[in-house]
Amino acid sequence: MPPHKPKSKRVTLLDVARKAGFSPSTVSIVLSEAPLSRYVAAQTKERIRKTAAALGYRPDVFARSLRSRRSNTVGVLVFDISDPFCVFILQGIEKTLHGTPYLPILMDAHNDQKRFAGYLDLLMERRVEGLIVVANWLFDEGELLSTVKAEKIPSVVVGRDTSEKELGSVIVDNEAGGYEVMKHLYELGHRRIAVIRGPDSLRDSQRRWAGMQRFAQESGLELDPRKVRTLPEVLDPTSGFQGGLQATEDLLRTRLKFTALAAFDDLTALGAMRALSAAGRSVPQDCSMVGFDDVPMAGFCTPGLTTIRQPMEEMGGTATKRMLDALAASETEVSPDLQLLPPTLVLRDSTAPVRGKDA
Amino acid sequence: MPPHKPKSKRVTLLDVARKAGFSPSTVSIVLSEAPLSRYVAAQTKERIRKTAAALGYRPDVFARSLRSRRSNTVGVLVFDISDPFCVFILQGIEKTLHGTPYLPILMDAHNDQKRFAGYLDLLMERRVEGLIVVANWLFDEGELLSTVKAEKIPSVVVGRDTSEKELGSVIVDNEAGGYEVMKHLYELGHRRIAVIRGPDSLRDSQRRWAGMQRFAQESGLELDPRKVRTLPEVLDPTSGFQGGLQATEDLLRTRLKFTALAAFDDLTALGAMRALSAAGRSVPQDCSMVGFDDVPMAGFCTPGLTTIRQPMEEMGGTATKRMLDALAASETEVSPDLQLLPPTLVLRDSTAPVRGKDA
DNA sequence: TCGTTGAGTGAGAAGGCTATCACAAAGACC
DNA sequence: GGTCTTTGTGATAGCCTTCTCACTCAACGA
Repeated sequence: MPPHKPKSKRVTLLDVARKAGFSPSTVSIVLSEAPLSRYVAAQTKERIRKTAAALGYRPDVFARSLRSRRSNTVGVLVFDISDPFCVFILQGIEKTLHGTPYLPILMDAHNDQKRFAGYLDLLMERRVEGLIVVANWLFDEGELLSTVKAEKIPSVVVGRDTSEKELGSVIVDNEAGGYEVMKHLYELGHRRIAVIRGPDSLRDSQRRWAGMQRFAQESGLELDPRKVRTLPEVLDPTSGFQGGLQATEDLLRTRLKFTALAAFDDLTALGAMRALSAAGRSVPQDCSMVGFDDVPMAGFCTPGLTTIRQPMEEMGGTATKRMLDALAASETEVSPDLQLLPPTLVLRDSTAPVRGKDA
Repeated sequence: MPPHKPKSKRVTLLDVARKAGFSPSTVSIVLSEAPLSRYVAAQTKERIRKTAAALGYRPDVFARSLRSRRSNTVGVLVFDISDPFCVFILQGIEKTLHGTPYLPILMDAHNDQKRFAGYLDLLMERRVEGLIVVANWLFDEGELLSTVKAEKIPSVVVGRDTSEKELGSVIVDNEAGGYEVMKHLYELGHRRIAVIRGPDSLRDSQRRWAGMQRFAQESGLELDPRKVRTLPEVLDPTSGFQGGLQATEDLLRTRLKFTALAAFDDLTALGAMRALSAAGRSVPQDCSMVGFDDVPMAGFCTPGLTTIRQPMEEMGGTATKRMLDALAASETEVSPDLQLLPPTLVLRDSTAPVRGKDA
């Protein structure tokens, strides 16, 4: 090391100002591209930027935030990051935020109300300017979303219908998805279709079922209530699989015939497939299977699971855009509308035309 | 609203000081529990804390960070968050950080070197005090980790052996894992075992293979080189599945007999299972299958996949602890040791005793 | 009596940035 | 020639904390 002072202090804006021969004000205006920089001569800007680069100047985010009262961060509060469903939503958020001045601060509530509340608090303490909540169905949010609403910052929820709480939200069109499931199975010739619904209390579950019923009505298909099961209201992460497994075992025990099974979601479908396999029935030869969500697993299991794809990345992106818009308009909240995104049917190998005497 | 001034300014430390009748210095000392607070009279502390609570005082993180030169944040830089492998590591990190004054700032590089570099820069700009890199095998990190090393903050890598780069890292004991795979299959009576190795350039792959060979040598098992395949060096997220699928098709084409297959990781195993199924061979009746990692999918596919579990949450936790220790000792780096955590064999339904004439 | 020590508190100065206002010069307009 | 607007730059005042030093008072030993 040369006999420099070993202090190695950071370069400050003042250093740049001195070196470039302008005042700190001008330098600040130029480097932060404030509105006033319109008036700054082009060559001044040039010179300032060059010396800044030469000195390796990096603004101090804390000083900046302290003075400007803006954190340039948004909070992302996830119910449970281990839900594969969440990950793509996060990617959508991240991609949309990339390029904006906002940095996401991600917190995972681990399906725990207390933790959720604590992290919400923490994010507010860090002065996030906006908030995105990524919900999944396993989580009983209780009054938590009301506390979100109470914070006076633009907030939006992805993955759960929260219109009744006056919070903006973005979800898939579950009703359309349910309709598609039935339509697909019907078109393959299936008429004896079993259904495993989601927990009753869940809006998603109600809408999907409504879509299925609508198709049934329109097409004259009859959905035998004895072949409809409902997942219990448990809230542990693997409950979908377990629930699907047990519901299917239950269905098999009734000895009622069904040539296709529509599951609440992919995990439920995987549980159902396990049960069918244990009973010696193969998919899709003996029973077609449709899931919902299109989590990565759906593509990697054998047979590949035909399912209804939620446009997760797009959902995350859309929610983020709505929040950014509110932020840009310096509004204090996102409009409390429910936004529905269309699902798509993804064909894989778990569904096939009905055969045998049912054909 | 009562006719208050509508300014609704934040409560500052000064407000608390005035209300409590002490100087800002004293209030600061008490509320931030600085070393000097030892000397402050108990009842003074009490009084200050009470008025702070009464006023609803919350310290301004930016002012605090500006003055104290500490951000109370650590960066978490993930190669690809959609890798299911990462998620539990993240949970381990999060759990370990919870309760400390450090907030994680998570960034996802999307398997993109440029993005990685950009985010690293961003994190440094945000003045994170420590850094945890969560690696996966799909990512060619190039010189990136050297740039991490160049930042003078405690950094640690999870999921990749980086001891040669003089960076601390925490990984699973791949050699032991490979050994376990062979041992398990051997004990089930398998003697004709096919192997799908990971990409050659990958350390993990070399170690696992070394473990397998060691067991083979110790037990006298012969590993036929014609039944060993190597995944190509491709770097796209689903390459494991595709690679497993193709390697297995290739193996089947040779018509060489094998009663068990050891896959590089779970995704590879799932691809292999797809290929076996397409060829009319069922798992585990016709061929046992072992994966590596124990990603959630391994438990939900049918048959459930027997695999070697990486203690992912523990890996994240251990790495975080090492970083926290360095931080606590105000060191500028984590000791560049490679730390190996033991894997465990998870028994599911994809392996079974060998049968038929091979028994 | 004079330092000396320790407990307890306060004054004042940063820390690096930006917002606001003020100022200066130059052209435009009446 | 005076006023107004536009363009371009600088001075100053904080933003809210924490840190350093200094001060007071009491007790204590020499």
